Amino acid sequence: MAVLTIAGLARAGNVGVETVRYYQRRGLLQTPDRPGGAGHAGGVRRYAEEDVRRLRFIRSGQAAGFTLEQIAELLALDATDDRARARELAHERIAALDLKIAELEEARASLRRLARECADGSDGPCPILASFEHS
Amino acid sequence: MAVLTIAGLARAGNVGVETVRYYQRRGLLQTPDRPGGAGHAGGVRRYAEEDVRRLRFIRSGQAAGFTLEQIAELLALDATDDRARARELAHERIAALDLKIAELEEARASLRRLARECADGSDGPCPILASFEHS
DNA sequence: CTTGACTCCGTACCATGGTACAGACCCTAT
DNA sequence: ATAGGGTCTGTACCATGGTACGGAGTCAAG
Repeated sequence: MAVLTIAGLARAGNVGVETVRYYQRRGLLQTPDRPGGAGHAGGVRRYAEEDVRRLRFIRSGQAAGFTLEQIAELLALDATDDRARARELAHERIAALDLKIAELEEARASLRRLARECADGSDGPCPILASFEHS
Repeated sequence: MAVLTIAGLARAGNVGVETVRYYQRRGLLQTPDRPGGAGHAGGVRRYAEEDVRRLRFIRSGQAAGFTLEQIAELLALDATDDRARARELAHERIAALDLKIAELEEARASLRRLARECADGSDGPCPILASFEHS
């Protein structure tokens, strides 16, 4: 079950150690107790698969355009089983993604036009400013 | 030829006045001279179509994922006619857009899966955490 | 039983892209 | 000529998502 130190967790999630700590501060990841009996100064915290899953979920959520705050809500929701709210967040984000994807595809088309019209051998101006002028 | 005040320019570009000033500070937009003869304290700056075009270009560039710094370079390039560099920037950005679009489409698929599996009447857990677990 | 790597904790700093004043000034309509 | 809006300048502040440190503690290998 792979018991990791913070560096191992960070590696598994493909982030830096400081980023893991940041997510802990933000409440997105738990901060496990330090081991060692009472009164003892305590050793090093250990992390398990569950933490790796949560960390990867955070990264996926970011890729989907959720803010860390929204991701925190999703993680909380995962425990409470509020299906309506979960679907609401999902649908909102899907709509936003549809918009964003369309926007990026438009931008890509503009850039392709720019690259073509600005080819090395072509004459006339290289229409950088003009290349986006239809959107 | 539509001579605008800064508020008119901002409106035409669908941004706030403070944003226009910010772009001026960053060197993305020029700051025209204040009118009025020498020695005179000067009136209000005026903006023309050209400025509207530049402002709109900045917004399009941002939509395409360029940073303001890169947009500044593109605007500078527009004057220097360095076609090779312009194409290089365009191709870089197209590649980045391809990646980003694919990523967003994947995220959208995950969210659709989440929304479906988390439908109101369905039984079993609402797999928020699991919904991204394949990417 | 020391050395070197890693952890812990707090706090400070960073980049990006704005946004918000305050206190002058200016311009136009009444 | 005066009131109201918009402008100008400088400087300060903001949100987001990290990144960097210093100084102390801990741990495993040689």
